[in-house]
Amino acid sequence: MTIQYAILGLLSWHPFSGYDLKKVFADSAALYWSGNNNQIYTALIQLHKEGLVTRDVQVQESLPAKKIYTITEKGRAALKQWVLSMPELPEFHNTFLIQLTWADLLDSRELDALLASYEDEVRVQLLMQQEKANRQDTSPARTRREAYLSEMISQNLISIYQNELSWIGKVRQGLQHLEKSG
Amino acid sequence: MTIQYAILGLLSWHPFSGYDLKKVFADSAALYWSGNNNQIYTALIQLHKEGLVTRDVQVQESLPAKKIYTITEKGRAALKQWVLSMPELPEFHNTFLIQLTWADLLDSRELDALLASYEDEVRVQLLMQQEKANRQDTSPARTRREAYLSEMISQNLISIYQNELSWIGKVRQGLQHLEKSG
DNA sequence: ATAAGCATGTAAAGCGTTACATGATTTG
DNA sequence: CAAATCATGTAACGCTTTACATGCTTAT
Repeated sequence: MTIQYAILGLLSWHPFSGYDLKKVFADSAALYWSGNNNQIYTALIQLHKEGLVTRDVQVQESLPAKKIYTITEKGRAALKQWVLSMPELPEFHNTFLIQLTWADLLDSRELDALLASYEDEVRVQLLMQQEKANRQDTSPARTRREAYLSEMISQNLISIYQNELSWIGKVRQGLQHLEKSG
Repeated sequence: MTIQYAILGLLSWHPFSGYDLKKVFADSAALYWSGNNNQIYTALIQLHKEGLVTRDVQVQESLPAKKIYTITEKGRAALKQWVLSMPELPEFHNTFLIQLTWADLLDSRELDALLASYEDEVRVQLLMQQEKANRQDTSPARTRREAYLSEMISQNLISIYQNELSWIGKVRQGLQHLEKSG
């Protein structure tokens, strides 16, 4: 449950309510969790129990009380320790590659249609990611280095999608060549 | 639970026991499940219940009975239908990017060490993948097209790791430049 | 002797998503 | 009038991993 550290990180920028955290998760691709109620609210309760955040309840008229969470010094220390910890390996789950493994069951028209629809999906994803990168994101970027890292992080996903598109192009071209010659 | 289709695909090559399927999952990166007992054996029972595979029990002396599963015509039809179905989007889960998001907490030596250890991990992964691609893999490749697809599938993961390495290189270089100029 | 390989299965726990539950206010 | 926004929380379900359970044989 690394999501706790992601939440701790967001709280290191400024205090958040659970509801606002949900929105951050919803439109971030790097923060790959769905950001559903169950995850966010239980994680916040857990962080509070561990003393890594404090909770400030703002009672509102005609709306449920808003609970604002603020990171503690202990929380900042835990965050830094986690950031320093050994990186995990990235996980690439691509069900399409598994489909392709048995795509020899298809005729050439079906196969090319399959590749084309995957290409479309990836292209949409790339455009969304590029658009998001153009809009200023939620991060503060007080230092030049922080701004640079933020830029490189969104570049990472973009380059993965571009790599994927160029791979698809190669595959489709190769298949057409096989068709003609074979 | 797409793992059922992956198993069905493997069985379309030739019959397998659960134990042998486990080994296939264990050394395949594209088949991204761990391939633990629970998944494999319950999936096989489920596939059998649905009539997509038949089971042949080979009693052995002084070893547990080996159960060999063979795909049925119904199973082949289900597999083809799945291969034709709309591709899912790939999922990239990279916890390291989340670490980097708050890496401005680190001094430049700590940050470069973090990047260096991630680079090492990715490089090892790439080498393993390249080595695996050189060894003949478990797939049969009866047609030229099947061989080509198989080649491109292992190329996909390799290109992702290469893309990742070139990204890390760019990040580290950019940070060194910031150090000198800033 | 100890570990690894052969071979199957179940149980428990963790993590994640969807759906349920409530209820006022604002926007289309 | 319906849908979205604000705001929190719980319940149920499903997938995945780890651990438990058994037990013989072969290699180090």
